[in-house]
Amino acid sequence: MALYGGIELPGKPDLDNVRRLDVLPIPMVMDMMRYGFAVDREHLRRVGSELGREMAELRAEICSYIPVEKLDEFIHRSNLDADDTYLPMNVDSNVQLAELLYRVLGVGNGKVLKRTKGGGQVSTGRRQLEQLKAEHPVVQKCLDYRERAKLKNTYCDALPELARLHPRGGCWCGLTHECETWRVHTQLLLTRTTTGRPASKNPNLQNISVRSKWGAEIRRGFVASPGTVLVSVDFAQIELRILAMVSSAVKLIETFQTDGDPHMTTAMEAFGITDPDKVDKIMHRAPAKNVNFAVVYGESAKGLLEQLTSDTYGKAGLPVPDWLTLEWCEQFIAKWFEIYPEVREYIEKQHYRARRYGLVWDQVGRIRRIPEVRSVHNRVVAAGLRQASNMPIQGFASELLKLAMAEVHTEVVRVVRDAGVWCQPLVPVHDELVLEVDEGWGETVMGLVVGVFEGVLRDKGTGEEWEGGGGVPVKADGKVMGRWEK
DNA sequence: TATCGCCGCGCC
DNA sequence: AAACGGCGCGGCGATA
Repeated sequence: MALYGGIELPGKPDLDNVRRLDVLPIPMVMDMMRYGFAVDREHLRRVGSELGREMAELRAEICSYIPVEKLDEFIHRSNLDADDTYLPMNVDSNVQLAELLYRVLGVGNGKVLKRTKGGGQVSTGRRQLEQLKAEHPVVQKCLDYRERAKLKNTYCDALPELARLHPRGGCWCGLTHECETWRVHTQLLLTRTTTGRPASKNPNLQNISVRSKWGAEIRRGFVASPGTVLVSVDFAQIELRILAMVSSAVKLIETFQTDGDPHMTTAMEAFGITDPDKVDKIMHRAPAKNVNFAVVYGESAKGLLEQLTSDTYGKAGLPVPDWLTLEWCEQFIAKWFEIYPEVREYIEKQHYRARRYGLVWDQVGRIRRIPEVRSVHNRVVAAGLRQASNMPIQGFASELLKLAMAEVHTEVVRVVRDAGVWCQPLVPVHDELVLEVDEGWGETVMGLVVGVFEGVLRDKGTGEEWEGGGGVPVKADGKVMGRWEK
């Protein structure tokens, strides 16, 4: 069946479709790189100085936990902090932090401490610290410091250096602007990843913070140019929808066909709840949502346990429920596969392909070689098999965004520009597209882009939905805003 | 001083 | 032994 741009679905693992999909988004991608994303340097400067104040406080507090008699073991390092005040240790050094926590303060005594992958040092990662924060008040300080340091270093200090001034009357990118704005010009890479996703660098605009309070504040530093608004459109639950398509999981398809919430469905099925009002967000929906996402990646019970304790409960500042054990996670995952048994068949099919052919492919025929399956190390084989089941999902999702980008470029951006309206795509974020649009046209363009996204699997000739989709509708959400926020 | 591997972590 | 897929980036510490 012919789809937009001559893409045929499902594609065989030859390269015709793939070549098209590597090429189709190029006009839009060039536009994005050339035009850049406006940043509010004053906003980032203000956030940065606040973060800097909090960091200095946290640094001092952390150092104050060094016992007096141990001070000389640290002080010889002559660590100098940003304010030219001497501190006994460098809190940014994981080596020194591990020494303080585990050797000097004895945090985690008697526990088997996780070690890092490469060098085998005792880990000071967030996952580890979350487990230990009840033992000593310094641990939470370290977590708070880390969050602030990451944001300040990356976005308040480094990123503005990448922003270039675009003065009135023209600039190096060849475009004229009506007023002075600072813009960052990301580089988008279309052939970098093994799954088909575009990658972004210098700066990476695909991992701008948003979740935490401070993270959201950072993202607000990305703004629409004067006289314009930001339009953001994203596919709703696209990877789960694709999982439903490729596995034909009945319960999953049913949920999407009735416009239901898949996390809610999983929760109700797994816990045997019939009344939606009885689904508790923390106790039922959170673990259900976690498994819904993680099963695509091949997550283990141990992984689920860590995810839930560290992120869902730990990072959210919620108490970890006592029923949350490794056994509980094992049973929950088992229950998940009872609800969606077709998914197990899908996973096994990808494993078979990886072992039989040494490669897997997604619905457009993009291939990923999985040489790991020939390894003599079970760990390596297992990692390869996880990649094998994940790639067709992540890959196909990325193809849909690229297809949508191409159509937005020709059917929306060009058309709207021809009508004399400012319309500039800024960045793709895996399942989302951000554009800058004349402020009077935000809602209109948003609607058009949502339409393109939702019709991405529709044959442009006949209007028929792709039969390989198993009746799963593609849905998209749109937003109009003055600053980039969730 | 420049470079590299490691660690940790932001996003989807 | 490891246990979650795909990325890029900043700081540290070792090395050249």
